[in-house]
Amino acid sequence: MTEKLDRRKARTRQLLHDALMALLAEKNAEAITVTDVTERADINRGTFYLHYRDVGDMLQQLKDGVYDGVRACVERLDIADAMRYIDLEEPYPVSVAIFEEIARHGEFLRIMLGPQGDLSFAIRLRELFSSRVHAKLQLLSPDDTAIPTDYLVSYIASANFGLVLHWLGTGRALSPERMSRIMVNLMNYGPLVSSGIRKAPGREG
Amino acid sequence: MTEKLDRRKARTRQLLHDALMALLAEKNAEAITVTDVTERADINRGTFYLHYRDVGDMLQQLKDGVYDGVRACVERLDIADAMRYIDLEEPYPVSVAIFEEIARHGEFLRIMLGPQGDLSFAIRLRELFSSRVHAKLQLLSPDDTAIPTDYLVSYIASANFGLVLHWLGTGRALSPERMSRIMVNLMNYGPLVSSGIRKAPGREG
DNA sequence: CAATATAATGAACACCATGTTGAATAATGT
DNA sequence: ACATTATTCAACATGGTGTTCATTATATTG
Repeated sequence: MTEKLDRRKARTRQLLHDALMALLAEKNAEAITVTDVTERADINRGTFYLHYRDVGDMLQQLKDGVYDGVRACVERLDIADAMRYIDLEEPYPVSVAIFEEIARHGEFLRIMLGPQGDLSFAIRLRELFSSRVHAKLQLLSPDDTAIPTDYLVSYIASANFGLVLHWLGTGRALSPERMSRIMVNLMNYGPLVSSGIRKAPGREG
Repeated sequence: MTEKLDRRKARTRQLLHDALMALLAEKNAEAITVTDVTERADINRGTFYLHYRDVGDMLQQLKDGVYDGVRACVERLDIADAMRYIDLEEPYPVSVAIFEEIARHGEFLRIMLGPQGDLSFAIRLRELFSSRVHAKLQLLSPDDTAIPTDYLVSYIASANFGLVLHWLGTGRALSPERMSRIMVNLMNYGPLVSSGIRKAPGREG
């Protein structure tokens, strides 16, 4: 299936990959040159072009790989399912799996979604959440609400994406299970009630 | 105070500014060269360097200007104030003013916060919201909540920033007043209740 | 208006990363 | 051991960079 695995090719790709990752941690992606990568990897500059068109192309392949992994998890999300876990002990398994997948590529995502990162990639991931939220929301949402559905979707997607960004930015200190619970809770009660600033009208204080 | 206003300098700056804005609408900011800008502006390439160090420097000055304008508005935000407008007819004036300020730089912000845009600028703006939310939240929030304050702040800041992004991305079709009401409503009741998917426990359906 | 100061121009320059080529060398799979 | 394929090395033209300097054009000031 993956057809070719010449040791030399694999080695070169790995060296280039490691070099790029190291450089990404140091400087802006747009500022990284082919020369930078090949010098760092101790690979002939011409060899680079036997594998990738340019640095942007190489980075794109990395991004695509990570994106596909996350997408496979996010596609299992279901708001109605998530709501059933609101006051349960155990966290919503699908969102736990998403956080675990994100953690697998934690370092790469931290960089690509940080200040030195790539806005188009961030938007693409955010859109992934959005489209999933949108698909499931349509089935549930009445149309007579004061809030247009597209804004609602943006709100939910951005808010949860924001949780992910903060998680990545703080070294993923909390467990995927904990993150999952926070997410479901905020989704249901809203930020003010969840934080205890405002009491939920029907619950005991 | 602003010391210098030689007509020639102002004219050159304006031409370069217009050229850069036009190019930003066409291609990735990182791909815009000094030659691009000066050719578009019909200005000698050398002249560019009498005003800016490079394209990044020029763009930075534009970003700083817009940022400062938004910051001046955001600094007036107060969550406790906003909560008082939850079920009122009129929108919260401070957030209306923020949307109006954003609209003033709408085209620039739409580009800089879109796929061709600048993630570090987006993060900087998001941080602006965050710091404001954080400052006001500390005064209100009990510490015994299940949700760490920093995640709560990220959630709120990202969610509202997401509303702004969607507003910019859809041609700012809704009025600042309408946006303000949507924002306050979502903040208070959370996405599910605000959308009517879940009933607020204490309110009439 | 005239005198002085300041800006913009055009041309030239060395510099550096690019992307490509072709011949030589090395490592690999079988 | 052999044919295949990957990597290396040197060289090349290209194009944007950042700087300089003499020249020209345009403002500001008295």
